Parts: sequence; structure tokens; C-alpha cells
Amino acid sequence: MSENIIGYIDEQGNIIDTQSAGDNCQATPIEYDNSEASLEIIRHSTAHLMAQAISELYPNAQFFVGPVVDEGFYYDFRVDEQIGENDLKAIEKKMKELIKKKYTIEKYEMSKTEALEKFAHDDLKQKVMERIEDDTLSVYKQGDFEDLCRGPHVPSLRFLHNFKLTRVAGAYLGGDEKAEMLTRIYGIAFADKESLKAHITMLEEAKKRDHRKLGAEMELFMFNEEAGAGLPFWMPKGAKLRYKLESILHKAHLMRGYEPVRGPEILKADLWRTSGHYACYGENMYLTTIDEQEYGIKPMNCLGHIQVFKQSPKSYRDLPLRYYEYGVVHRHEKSGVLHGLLRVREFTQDDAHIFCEPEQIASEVLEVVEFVDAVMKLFGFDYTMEVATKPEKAIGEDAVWEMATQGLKDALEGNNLPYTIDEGGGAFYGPKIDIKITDAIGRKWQCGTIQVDFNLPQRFEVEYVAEDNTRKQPVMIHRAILGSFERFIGILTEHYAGEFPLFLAPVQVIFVPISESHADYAYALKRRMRLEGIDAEVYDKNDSLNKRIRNAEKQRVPYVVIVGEEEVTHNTVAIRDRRNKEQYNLTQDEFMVKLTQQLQEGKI
RNA sequence: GCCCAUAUGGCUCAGGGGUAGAGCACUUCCUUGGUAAGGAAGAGGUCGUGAGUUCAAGUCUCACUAUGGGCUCCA
Repeated sequence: MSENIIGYIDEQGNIIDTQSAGDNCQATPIEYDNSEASLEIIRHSTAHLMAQAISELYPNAQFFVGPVVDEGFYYDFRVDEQIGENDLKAIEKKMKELIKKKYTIEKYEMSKTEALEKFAHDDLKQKVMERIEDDTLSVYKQGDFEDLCRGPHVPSLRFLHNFKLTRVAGAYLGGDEKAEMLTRIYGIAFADKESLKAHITMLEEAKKRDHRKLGAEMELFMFNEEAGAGLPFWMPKGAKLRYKLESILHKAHLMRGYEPVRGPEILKADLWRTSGHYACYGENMYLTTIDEQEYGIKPMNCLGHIQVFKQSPKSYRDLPLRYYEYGVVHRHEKSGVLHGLLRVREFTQDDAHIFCEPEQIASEVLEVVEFVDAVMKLFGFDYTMEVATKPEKAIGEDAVWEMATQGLKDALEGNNLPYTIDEGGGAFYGPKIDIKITDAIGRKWQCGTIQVDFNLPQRFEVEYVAEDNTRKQPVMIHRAILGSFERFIGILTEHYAGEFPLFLAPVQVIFVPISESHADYAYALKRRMRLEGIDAEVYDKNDSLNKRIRNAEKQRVPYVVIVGEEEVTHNTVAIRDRRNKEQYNLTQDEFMVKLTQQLQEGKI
């Protein structure tokens, strides 16, 4: 057996560790490196090593499960002491001590009955075994530490060096909110030191573009303890950015035949009862009483649009009718899930409801998908689509659900658009296509959504007059493309690391006059910019030129423009490119043309 | 909501049972400089909120609020 082989992959793609394979294994060997299979073994063994260290430091610790996940590994366990981030160092240190003992990792098997007996004193192990169907269970042993485990593991602790424990967290036993909460420690491990270092650097880079940090630095948005959690404030620069995004999207909606509407923020609770929100979504709603009448603050915009639709009789000739609204909604999210702009309690959706005939579903859904694609391309986002099916808490008949779900799949399949299925992930009133985009550190966020709804039209008796003069029920398609301005701007900020394209940047140009005598020229330029709808600032504070240039650069604006004697004389500007730091001169007119042309990039 | 952690001037952070400190930012003055920090002076904080322990609490304890890392859920 080669020194560097830590396991094998059989023909089915299963990983077999050296303990299980024996000496004459014919399967493909797994070398000790950063391949997927190798990391799987290394990380799993590192999780066990961590458990061993924890059991030495906290002798009464009991262990649940310690799997490998996308970003490394974790172990769930129960312990009497409180473990905080500061304790991770001590655990790491103990792990390194254990490595020095060069334990081999041995495997032995026993029947489930024997195992149940062996771990009779350990209720967590009993719970683990409840979830296992096999009759034969394996135990891995290193030094005095042994643990029930399926493997695979490295042959010896000597293969483990490059790891880091990253965070400590609480996790419900088995992911069940009603179950006891265990302590979870996350860690990461690699085959070599460089990869570990690179990973840590990547995390630090991601931290630098965290939208919460940039949002504060760039004065885009803020939160306020006195106002309450999850309630964002938009500062002037953030509001400008948001307004630009709203305008781009507003035009895009009009071009696609949408009509703006607007509903009230609060509606009587009876309407929410009719819709089913009261029963299915009530725990997330803010309710209030006015003149002994119960009202609900809207968590969604559909009801308003339905009332507008119903205001006058509609003909099949009116369909499809596309109502859209930047709808402000309030949802009572649990305090622990709030996260910068990505998860808030008040947010504005770019919401639309398309009322159409059942035969129009596929073409309407497809048009929305194309709209989504145009928006995602504009910002350079990768995204995936997911068809979400009927959840446990749902209204409407199964047959209706099936028809709607199939409609969504047909629209995607008919146009060769790839998608995955999220079983049980639908809204309570219908199936949906979720559009998920990936942020700067690889987290996936749901943004856009397309939902087919046969239920609300029925509940509210929404009707149109068909060609044969009978009354029919339209289908409602709920859709959002950004999802919410809050979340989308949060993701955009991280995506661009704060360096927004010209058509979004809250400040598009900063003029830096070389000395006081050139300030007038700079202000004249600023006025000219404003007439063209371009946001510019003049940095003429009593600071050195270098410092003002530095401050301007730190603002992450698309253009920093220096003006001095030469520019004033020739009516030109000296532009610093923010990317390559080169500079070039243009006449005022050329610069204006360049800017207005570049603004066109924001059209969809 | 639950587990763990954190909370000191606008920002980043140091300090620590005897009554608060730095850098940046801010104000004023000098400096008018051609591409990432010129110099000087000044102002600014009941140390998140409320209780408790103590002769004495910003420092210790508890509760609450907010934030961060997770669990669960969602745009």
C-alpha cells in the first residue's frame, strides 16, 4: 500500500477507506490531495479528531453526528459547559497534541443489537442508531476515543494537519425546532497548508465586500436600535442608488406592457381571511385594531391588485392584464434570522400580478423568464431556477396544484431551460419557479419568483367575460424579478464590491480642482452634469490635492476627474480610470457624450 | 424564537472596581499643492438601556434592546 493512499473509489463512486478495503483492493486509489474524495475523507477524520479533543477537554461531552458539508465539516454534541469562540483555540491545540501521538484509526464492526447495548448509556448515540437501517454498524477507534461511524477515515492521524475551527453555533437535534439544542462546531480542512491559507484569504476578501460593511462605509443604508430590528433606513446615497434601480425597472415594465397600480398598506383582516393568509401566514403578519375592526398590514401585494382588477368588469380582450407595484410589505421574521439588507422585516417587492386565461400561462411564464434573464444579464449574475411544489400547509385541490405545477415545468422544458425541483417548497396558494442568485461568497439567495395561482381568483371570485359570453375565472401569476429592492441591493453591493456601474452609482463623478482658483470651473461642470441627470460632487475642501484624490478614490465612484490650469484653459477634463489608474484627457463635450452613452447600458 | 458571542465619541479599536484614551472623521487657522494621507490648534463620550452587588460600577451579576455566527424559515 502506497504511503499516500487514504482510500479507494469503487465502480459505483462510493468511497472505501483503507480500513474497509483490506490489503488487496482493486478499486481506484484515492491519493492524499485536495480532490473531492480525498477532502471528504480528510474532513470527516478531522471532525472525529475534533470530537476526540473535545472529549478530552470536556469529559462528559456526548456526541451526535459529525458530517462533511460544503464548507468543511461540523460536529454536533451535548456538553454541560458553555463553549464560545474563545474556546476553539484550546480545542485546536488539543487536536494538534493528539496528532503528535500518531494514533492509527482502526475500524471494527458489530451488530446493531451489540451496538445498542454498547452505547446503552448514551441517549444521543441511541438517537443516531434510530436513524440507521443497517444491521451491522461500524465503530472507529483512535487511541482511547471511539465513535460509532460509517467512515470513511484516513488510516492514521498523521494525515491531518491543515485545519481550522471556524465557528461555534447552536443546532437543533436532527434539525427539529422543537428538539433540544446541541452545540455545533464548524471547521475546515485541506490536504496542504497553501489551500487552507487560500481559503482563509478568500473568507477575508468576502468580508471586505460584505454589504453591511460597505453600506455603512458608503453611507447607503443604516439600521437604528431605537426604530427596531430589521427596519432599514436609506441614506441619501443609498436612496439615489435605489431610485436609479427603480427607474430602470420601471421603464422595463412599461415596455413589456405592465401597468402600474398601488394598494393600501393595511387592509381589513377579513380580506386576509378570505385569501387564506390569516390562517396560513398569520404568524408572520402584523395585525392591528382600528375602531374595533381588525386590520392586517400587508405581507404581500396580491389582495390590492385583486381589488383593482375587480373594480370593473373585465373582458377576455383585456387579458393578459399585468399589474405591477413596488409594494412595501411587512413580515414578522424571527429575530434571529435578520441579516443586513438580505433579511429584513420591511421591504419593497418589485411585484406584479398577471391575470390571464389558463391557455396563456405558458407564454406569460416564458415572457417573465425572459424578463428575468434580461435583468440578470444586465448585472452579470449567474442564477438557477427551481420549481417548488405543494407544501404541507396549503390551500386548494391536488388536481389544481398538479395542473399549475405542470404548467410551470412545460414553460421551462419547452424552451430548454434547466431547472431543479424543490419538493414541498411552494407558496401555500400555488407552485412556483424560484430564481436563485449566488452572492460574492457563494451563498444562494432567492430573489425572483414566478407563482401560478388558481386559488386566489377562486376565493375572491375574480372573473372575466369570455368570448362565448360566459363568466370565467382568470389565472393569477404572481411574479417578482429582483424579489425585493433591499435584498437585491444588498447582493448587488457585494457582487460589485461597492463599485457600481455608472447607471447605478449614487455618485457618478467626483471633480477634484487642483487649487482654489479652479473650483468655479469644477462647479460649472457639476451643474452641467446635473442638467443631464448625472450625479457629481466637487472635492474642494481645504486638504492637500493628494488627500482629496485619495478620498475621492475611496468613494468607489466610476469617474474621478481632476481639473487644473490646463483643463480650465482648454475646456477639458483629466479622467482617472478607477480600474487601471491610468489617466486621459477629454473635452467637456466628449466626456458628456461618453457618460450619456454609458448610461444607455442600463437599459433593458 | 432557540444556542453562543459582542455592545466604549460619527467610524475602527485600546483600557478596565476609584470616575475615560488613540487613530481616522469633524471645526478653525497656516498651506494653493498636477494624481492615494502637508502642518497646527480645538471641539466631541452620563462606556447600548434598566435594575442589582459594593463605601465606590464604564469595569462584577441579572434582565432587556440591538448587532454578529449558526439552527429553522423566507424575497
